Amino acid sequence: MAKRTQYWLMKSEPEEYSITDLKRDTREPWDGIRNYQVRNMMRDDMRVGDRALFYHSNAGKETGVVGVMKIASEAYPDPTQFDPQSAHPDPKSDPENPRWLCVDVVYEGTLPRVVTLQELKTYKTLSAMRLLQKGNRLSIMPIKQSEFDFIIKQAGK
DNA sequence: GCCAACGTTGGC
DNA sequence: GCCAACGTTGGC
Repeated sequence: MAKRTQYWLMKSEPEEYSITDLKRDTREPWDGIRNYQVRNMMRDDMRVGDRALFYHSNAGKETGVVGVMKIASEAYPDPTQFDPQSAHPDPKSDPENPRWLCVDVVYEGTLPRVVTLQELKTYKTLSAMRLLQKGNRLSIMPIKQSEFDFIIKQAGK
């Protein structure tokens, strides 16, 4: 288990939930995760105080990194898995032993501009990022502090 | 809207 | 344990 601050990139489709929504809500459960790999990372590796880039996926030309947030809770059972009205109910999840977890995130800031996926691809510094690897489908992934810092720095240019 | 790349499910 | 069928993600 890591002790020092870790850095993440977290995807959301802006039509579902955008950085503007998080700015308004300030704090929000990052729910709806239905991927075991991602769940395990939230459970085993994420810690309160970790920082994350907010990434808009499936947003056409606006696809890219748009903001910064902080992890504000340990992983806990995602209530939406038991809600038939939610986008991703899971009837097979046992309330006694919930299958899916979420964490709370807190808004930190919106970048002065979108650092687009197209742009991210042009930086050699970032070429090892999982985000840029072909076939990557994780909606949350760890990134290096240097990558986190680099992207924020580019946003200011 | 298309489709490539993956993940999951379930029959055997 | 294999693998075909199916579902989802997400870039384009």
